[in-house]
Parts: sequence; C-alpha cells; structure tokens
Amino acid sequence: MGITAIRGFNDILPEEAELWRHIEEESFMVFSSYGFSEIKAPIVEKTELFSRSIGETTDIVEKEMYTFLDRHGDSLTLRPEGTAPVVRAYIEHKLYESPVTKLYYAGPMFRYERPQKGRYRQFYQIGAEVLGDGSPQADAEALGMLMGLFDRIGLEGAMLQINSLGCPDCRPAYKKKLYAFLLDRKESLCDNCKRRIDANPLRALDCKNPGCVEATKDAPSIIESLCADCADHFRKVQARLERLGIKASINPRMVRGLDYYTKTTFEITASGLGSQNAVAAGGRYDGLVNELGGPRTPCFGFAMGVERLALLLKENGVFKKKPLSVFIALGENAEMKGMELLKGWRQKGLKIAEDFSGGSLKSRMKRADKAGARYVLILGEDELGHGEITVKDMATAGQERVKWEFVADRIAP
RNA sequence: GUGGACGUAGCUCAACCGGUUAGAGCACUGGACUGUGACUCCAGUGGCUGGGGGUUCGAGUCCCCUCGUCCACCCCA
Repeated sequence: MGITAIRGFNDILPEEAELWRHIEEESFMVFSSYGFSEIKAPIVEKTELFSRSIGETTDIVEKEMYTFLDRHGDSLTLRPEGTAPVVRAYIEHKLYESPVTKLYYAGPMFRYERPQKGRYRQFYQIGAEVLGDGSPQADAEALGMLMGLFDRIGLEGAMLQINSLGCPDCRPAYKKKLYAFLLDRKESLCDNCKRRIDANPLRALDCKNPGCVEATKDAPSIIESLCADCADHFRKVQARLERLGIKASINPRMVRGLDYYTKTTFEITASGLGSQNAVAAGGRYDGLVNELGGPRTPCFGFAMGVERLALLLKENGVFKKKPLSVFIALGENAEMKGMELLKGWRQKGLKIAEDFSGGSLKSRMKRADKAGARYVLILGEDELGHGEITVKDMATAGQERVKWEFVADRIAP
C-alpha cells in the first residue's frame, strides 16, 4: 500500500457524506428556526486561547492538543473544541453590543487520543452557543431545541442527564467540603484520583474504579451545596424542561472535562456506541467571556458529535434522497438532442446523470441500476421523431412514453 | 498513555498439526440476450496473506519488532 491517511483521520466516502450532509442540513434548519446564525471561525488558534478557557489541568490541554510552533515561533493549536474560538470571535468583534447573540457552527476538531469506535483524532462537531442570556429559559430552550432535532432526524433512545456545577460563589465551598471528604478516604482511591485530588477533586465522583465508586458513595452532593441563586436556577430549568415534555435524569456526579462550565451542565447519551456513548453535551459558562477579556456575559452552549450521530442513524435513521434519473441516448442524433433536453430538465431541479458511454443498452441499463437510478430516460430514433422519451421506473419496472415538456412533471416526487 | 483481541482479493470470510499452484460468496468486467436493469447460467480480472526480521528442508500458520483496526481502561462529542 502507498500513502495512507494518518491514524485517527478518516475519509468520509460519498455514501456516508450524504448522511452527514443530511444531519448538518437538518441541524442548521432547526437552529435557524430558533434564531441562530452561523459563524465560521478558524481551525487554528493561539494555544493560549485553549489553555486559558478549557483549563491548564484538563486532559485535553495537558496531553491531547495538536500544538506546534509556526515559522515565527508562535505556539498555535488545532482547535480541540468549538466554544473557545466562537467566544474569542464574539469578543474580538464586539458582538456583545447586541443583548443576545445566538450562533452555531460546524466543522472538524482535533484531539490526540487513542482512536476507537466513535472517537477519532479529527472529528466533526456541530455546536450552538447562546451568548448574553443568563435565564433558566435559555438553558431549557436550547435543550428543547436539541431534543427536538434528535427527534426530527430519527435518533432513538437519546437519554438526557443534567447537573449543576454551581458558580464561583458556591463551588469553592463545595470543592473544599469534597476535598476534606476525599482526603479521609484517600487510601481507597485509584492512583489517578489521588493525583488530581488537589487540582480537581470533582473528578473522583466520575471515576469508574470500584474503589473510588465505593469510597465516594456517601460523598457530599453538589446539588445540595448550591447557593440560593444556583439552586433556584437549577429548579427553574427543571420546571421548564418538564413543561416542554423533556425527560431528564439528574446526575449529581456528572463532571465535565472543561473547566469553564458553571451552573447547568448536561450530556445526552445513546446506546449502541460502546463506551463512547455521548452524542451531545454542553452547559452554561457564565464566566468564560469575562475571563477571555470581554464583559460579564452569561452563556449556554453545546456540541454534538457527527461521527457518533451518523453511526446511530445508519441503523435507524430515516431520510429520503431526491430520486436520481439516468439518461441514455441511442445514436448520435439522440445524443445531440439529449444534451439540450438535459440542460432544461436540470434547470428545473431534476437530478439526472447521463450515460453517453455507449455499449449495449443492456449494459447501460445495468450501469444505471448500479448507480442507484430510480428512473431511466431512454431517447432513441423512434422517440426522437415523436418529441417523446421513454421513462422507465426502475422500482416498478413499468415504463411509458412521455412528451419532452412533461418529463419534469412525470418524474418529480 | 495502559491492558487485550485481530490484520488473508474492493467487501465478508475459509485454508487441519507448519506441507504442492492461498480458496469461496458478494462486488467488478464480458457473454448467453445488438431497444431494457434487478433474478438465472457461463467465463474472466483481481493477492508481496498489513510491513520488516527470525526459526525451519518448507511459514498465511510459530517467535520478535513495527504499522493499523477493534474492545476495555482512560478521556470525551
């Protein structure tokens, strides 16, 4: 074998790309119906943007980023997630001049992880961010939008889990309380949790190691330690979700891998993905804009993984393609006239591939079938003389002669 | 980054205990059938057995290294 794609980077072949396109189109349509607009941010940013926003001690920043020096010696990084670039652009272009900004984006992200099913080094995310709205309504609306989208594209069995991580007023106190609790039981924790107990004790709640699970069984719950404002916010989010008919289970142990989250966080999982079972996740990040040099701006956002969605939709998703027709001309006269006719039909929006390759009609029919044609349009000397064309429906095997001007009506869905 | 399973034709997989020229189905090309696909029949193309090294008279098969895929951990969308 010659040169191959690098590990964790995949080619998305036409068949799968079509499904991806469908996922994107449906997402964009739903997002725009909620008043979101698209933003396109660069794929490469200054390393500092990510280390400051995601958190110096997170796994992503510590060992998963594609970081390199450019020719001027600046440290640059391939974006490992989409929120930080969007927030950077939001601040840089002073989009905060308007009260609320709703943005969505789609594109590749990069993390140096060990590839697995549903986890690649280049992966695609579609995300949305509401900037400048701190209300519980914003959280619930965004979640409603996301669940509605999943419903629309035919994703089955999506489970929503929510939690609240508090704010700078209540989280430090909780962290201290949890830290003290863990310190007492340090000996039963796994090495990994022991190591990060100082920097990020919350992580221990998320650990699947049996010793850690047992040790943290009676750990203090973040939800019971929220300040009045955060508790009120969380309660209101739940009430609004209920009103929208969205079932959410509360998981006080769910911790995010990015440091910027505050208050509401969530994760949507689906079975059938193995251990990489999250299809979308996100939450509130009220401090990030300010931290990156903008005004105090409460925000809520999320991202979904396109590879994982595609994986699930391949099983049970539903979308119908525009029918393909294949045009076959018999003889040079028909070929010449055919080019003219095709131009007109395509302008009307018909999807028509042509087969001028010659060979027997049989072999060309065969090729049309292989190409997935719903209709085959045959133009021979006989049809040519009558201003007609033979339209064969490959699904029913029936065929009829149709006047040229009625072809568009005949094969339109 | 750790542990494990597996890499044979474009795809899915065979090949006994190490033994002749590595097979089959699907797919592809052509024909049976020169104005009709899918179904049937016939023929054909297609392989450095992931790559490299070793053991052996002999390696797809055993050993080592390497690359890759998958699973679990980890992490996360």
